[in-house]
Amino acid sequence: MPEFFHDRKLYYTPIEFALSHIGGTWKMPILWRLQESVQRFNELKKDIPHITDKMLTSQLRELEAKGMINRKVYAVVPPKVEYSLTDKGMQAIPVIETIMKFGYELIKEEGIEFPSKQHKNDDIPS
Amino acid sequence: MPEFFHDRKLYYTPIEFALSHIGGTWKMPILWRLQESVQRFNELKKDIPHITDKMLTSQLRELEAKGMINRKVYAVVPPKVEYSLTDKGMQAIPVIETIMKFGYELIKEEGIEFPSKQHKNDDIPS
DNA sequence: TCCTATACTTACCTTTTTGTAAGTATGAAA
DNA sequence: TTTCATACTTACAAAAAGGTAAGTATAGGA
Repeated sequence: MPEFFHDRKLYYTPIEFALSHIGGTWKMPILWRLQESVQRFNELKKDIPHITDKMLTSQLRELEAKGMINRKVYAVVPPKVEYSLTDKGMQAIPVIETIMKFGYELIKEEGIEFPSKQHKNDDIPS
Repeated sequence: MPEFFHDRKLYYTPIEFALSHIGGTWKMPILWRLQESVQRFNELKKDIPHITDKMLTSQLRELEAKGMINRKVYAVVPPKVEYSLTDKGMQAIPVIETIMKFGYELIKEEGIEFPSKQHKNDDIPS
């Protein structure tokens, strides 16, 4: 596999380069949320459990820097900022879907059970 | 997205779970090498530029622990150990391929050039 | 005057991942 | 007796990633 420099960093493989765009704990969950529609900071925050303000901001900034998302600021108070996928970001969606499906397969094969939130009566399984 | 515990670790998403199997700098390059045939430690080492003994060992161990590869030891001196993909490991191959292709697309779109090793005359492009 | 909402920023710290350099065991061959 | 090959292990260090807790600006409303 080839290696190359980009933005002062050495990448060993195209895989590494791809993961610099969508890797880490939060980038894929964020991009995944944006595929449906434009989202505001707080909407993403509510949608993505456990993410902190700091991580959400930093990951949004990195995604923007890599051209995966757009950031649109409205000059209002309180602030309003909308995030949306760029074409490049949209290219990532099927990749993320593949990884997600693989994750679900693995979970299934491990026999891992996680609480389904399909119904309200979580504590009274049928 | 659901969250769940497995092996004393909390996973927030299936994506995170998938990446625990194939994520990091070295796991995908290793699995990719094994798709063609069984490989020995030193063969992998020669094939994967920049990987150190330590990282190769630790990643092979983790892949084994997750059931992605088999480790076969021959009782000879000097040692001989062969690594091969399990069925689970094979399931990862198309996923890795998708990520790799995405990486190549991104590289192309960025206009990044890397030295092709197709021909010997690297310094005399036709 | 104080509180609220929104989208952040900042300082500090912990954990995880990766890297560096050196050493180990063994039997066969020189 | 020394060297060689193979597949590691170990101690230590550096870098990257992630987390905690607190603070900021602003205008409108109570």
